[in-house]
Amino acid sequence: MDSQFGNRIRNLREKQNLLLRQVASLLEMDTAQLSKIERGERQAKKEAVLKIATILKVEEKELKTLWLADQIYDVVKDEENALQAMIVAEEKVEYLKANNKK
Amino acid sequence: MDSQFGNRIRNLREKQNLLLRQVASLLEMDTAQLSKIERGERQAKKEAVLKIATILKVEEKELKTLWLADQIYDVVKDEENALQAMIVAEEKVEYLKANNKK
DNA sequence: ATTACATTTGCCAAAATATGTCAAGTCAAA
DNA sequence: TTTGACTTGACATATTTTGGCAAATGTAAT
Repeated sequence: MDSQFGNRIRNLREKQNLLLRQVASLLEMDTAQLSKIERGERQAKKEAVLKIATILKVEEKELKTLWLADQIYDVVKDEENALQAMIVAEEKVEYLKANNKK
Repeated sequence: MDSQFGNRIRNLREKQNLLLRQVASLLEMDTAQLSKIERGERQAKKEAVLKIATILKVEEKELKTLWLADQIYDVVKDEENALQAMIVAEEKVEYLKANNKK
């Protein structure tokens, strides 16, 4: 628990003196849900990330990166070989990118 | 599609002249299922990785790493910020590891 | 071409996970 | 002790993943 994405948006929200229910309503989302997302108890859906970036007036790219990092962390946490696996995966991404293969 | 784990175990199996149904039966798994796993159409379950390593007489760690890398790749494929997010996630893993926090 | 066998494919039901929602709970400030 | 913000837990619903089967495809030998 405790996510980078969640921490970041909670921070942004608080700095802007917005209440959970205000942001939640703009997102058409339950207040409890957003609370859980901010605390990393649940993951935001991909589409929500974009909306949140708009509402909190922050670069979409920044939030997307944090959000993705959380997804990755979810997969590797508790794994011995986390770092090695991440490196292997990175190499694959780089390789495919360099060759424009998909 | 096309997974590092799948490619590796198909290779190992073929080198040892084992048939899909032979390995599948040792795994108590449908032949079709294993076929899909080898071709990366489906992901093996975590427990299966260990069994497969034993059956194919290969280091469990090697297979687990490839398998994990596939899971990670699944999460980041099609994402613009894949590499950046992976780096962020890596830093988190390293940080937690260094501090023995969980 | 027919048989025999290995593998692949498509489909569907069952199982597992994730999500949305609500009501009740905690907590802090007034 | 009331109010408002947030959290928690429980549950129903929705979505995704899995297992399994039967049919299709591929391949080699006869």
